[in-house]
Amino acid sequence: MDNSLSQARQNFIQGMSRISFFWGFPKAMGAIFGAIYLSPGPLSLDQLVEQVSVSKGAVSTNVRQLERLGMVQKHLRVGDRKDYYSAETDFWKIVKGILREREKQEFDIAIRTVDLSLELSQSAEISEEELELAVFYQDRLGNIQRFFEKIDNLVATVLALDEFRMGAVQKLFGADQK
Amino acid sequence: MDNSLSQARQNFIQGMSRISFFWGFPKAMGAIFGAIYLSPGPLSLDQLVEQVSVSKGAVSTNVRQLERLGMVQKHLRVGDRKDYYSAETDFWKIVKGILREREKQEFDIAIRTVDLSLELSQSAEISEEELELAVFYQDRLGNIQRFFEKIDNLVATVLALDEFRMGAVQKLFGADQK
DNA sequence: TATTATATTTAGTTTATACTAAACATTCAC
DNA sequence: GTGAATGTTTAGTATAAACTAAATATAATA
Repeated sequence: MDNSLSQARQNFIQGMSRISFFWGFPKAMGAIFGAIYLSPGPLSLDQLVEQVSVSKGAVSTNVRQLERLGMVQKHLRVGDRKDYYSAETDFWKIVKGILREREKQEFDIAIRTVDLSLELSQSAEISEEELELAVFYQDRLGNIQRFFEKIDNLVATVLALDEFRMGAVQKLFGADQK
Repeated sequence: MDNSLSQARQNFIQGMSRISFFWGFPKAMGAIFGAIYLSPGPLSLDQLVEQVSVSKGAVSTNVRQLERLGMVQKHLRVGDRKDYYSAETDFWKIVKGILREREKQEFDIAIRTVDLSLELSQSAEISEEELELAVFYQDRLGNIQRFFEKIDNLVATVLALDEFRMGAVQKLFGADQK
């Protein structure tokens, strides 16, 4: 079938592929989420293989990753050995999940790296003639350190926001005007 | 030389490499920015080749990309054919530059894709028995459309913020507490 | 226990991307 | 104009990531 609904679905799946890739995830992962998101009922692994034409192995690993990020939920049915997957529809929740799972960790590494460099540039063993350079390093590294801390704080704040306050923030940004 | 200042620099450059890669840019690009950022004076292309041990061609293209994103500035000196590069130190400005240059464009594509799928699922040619599915699609696609619009609005708002209001937003997020 | 249905893991392949080395282009000095 | 210094482009290479196909594991049922 290639009616307009099917076109709508295919176009959407392609779009999700692209977004997934842009954010550093496998393209197939986005496609799989797209398929699950546009399905009225939970989908089995084999149904996904069919819908996105990707091997079973790839669907298996990608769907697991999606579950880990809180983007899909696995459902087990009694008297049925298949796993079924349905999509999380609350995208703010998804964003939080990804921030928590991936970004936060990477930010922490970044912060620790800058901290270390800053410590090294404050070392007691710095010779007379390098002192000026050391002060310069401290200045620059302090500057980026403050920036990273602000980002980190921002992420932590978003993560801590509940649904209610999330709405308030959106309003503040003018996001609800449309 | 392998004193503590040199270690600080090497560690920082490595860290910037990693961050660059994480955000979907070449590793060398981050390394190059790191080297420029920790240099008291502007660096020439050849100096960069030496500092980050990457070929001239690669430095050339990466440094151009950095300039395009507003992360470094090119300086020309009279009576000197070399180009010299210095780093932008205002990271909020950099974030804005990247949002404008890369993210915004990608968001627009995402929005257009969802719009198209939504239109297709509202097509007049949808048969009786597919109507229920069409309504479902419209619901789901409408949901993600609203989300994307909010994100888009948020990005647009950040881009429009001047330094003064940027400070206010940071304060709001508790970012200035540390 | 054997069989079947399913999911996961593994070994190998494909593909995309960023890199290197070298050719080329440009600009300046003489 | 020729030669030297610099930056850019290109052709080819290396590498990492994600995919496929197939083997393996797991669980359920008869």
